[in-house]
Amino acid sequence: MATLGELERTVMDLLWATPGAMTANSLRDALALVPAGATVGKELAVTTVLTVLSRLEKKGLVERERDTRPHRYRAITSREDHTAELMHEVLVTAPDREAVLARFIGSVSESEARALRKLLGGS
Amino acid sequence: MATLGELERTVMDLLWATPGAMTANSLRDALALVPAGATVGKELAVTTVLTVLSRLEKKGLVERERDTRPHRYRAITSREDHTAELMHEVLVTAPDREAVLARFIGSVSESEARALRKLLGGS
DNA sequence: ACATATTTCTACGTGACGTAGAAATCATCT
DNA sequence: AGATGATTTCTACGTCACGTAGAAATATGT
Repeated sequence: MATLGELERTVMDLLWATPGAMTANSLRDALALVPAGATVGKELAVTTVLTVLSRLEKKGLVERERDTRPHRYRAITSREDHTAELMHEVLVTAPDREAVLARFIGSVSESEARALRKLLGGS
Repeated sequence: MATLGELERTVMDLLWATPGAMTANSLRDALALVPAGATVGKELAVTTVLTVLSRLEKKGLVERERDTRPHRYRAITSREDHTAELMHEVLVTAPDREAVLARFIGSVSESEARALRKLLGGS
């Protein structure tokens, strides 16, 4: 299971929130502006960002364009796909998946339950 | 998020699979018999098991009876509850939960989808 | 009170992650 | 082509979680 650290997570959040790709430098700048509550917010060295990006690449979450010179990085999957994938990974760790789903359903909001009904369609 | 290590996870699996409570010694014995594929399978020191149990207690996954002498340990929540809780924790990390659920639905098996429809009922 | 069982304290090795300097590589300008 | 600055890779260190367990403290039985 690809568990992310604090900074790795913040970087992914920025990449997911960005339509195109980003360079390490633009990421460094964006990281410095991360709103309160985060441990980041300070000026990191670019090499730090690059190290994290390499690790995210190794984890299969990020890809980079190696041909352009300041390499440009982008998230491989959307945040939604990634989250759904993680949820599924968690689900299959239990032998009785249906029992898990039963509990899970009880934890979602009414509007989400409504959305689920729609998604599951009739029949 | 309560992320578990290899041994912690194995201990929880044993506790979840056991109706009553277990002592550190019975757990040590059970751990020695864990089937192939696991890194365990060997004879651990009881203190090792006790350390892990303490950590699991601190994480809120396990409780112990301190009055009986060989303390007896039991899982606080069922495996299903725990798993569902984790799934929910993952879900709420994304801003657009409904989009995540849409992807998630696409990843479950047909029988699970059927079960979900039933659980969500009409209305 | 003494021997034994049980629990708590303390500690070390390993690996992940945040962090970044040093070294290597690449792009450019004269 | 050589110097200069930007970019990337290599190497490294501190910290923390976890697996692991001995030493020390505590409780139990006779």
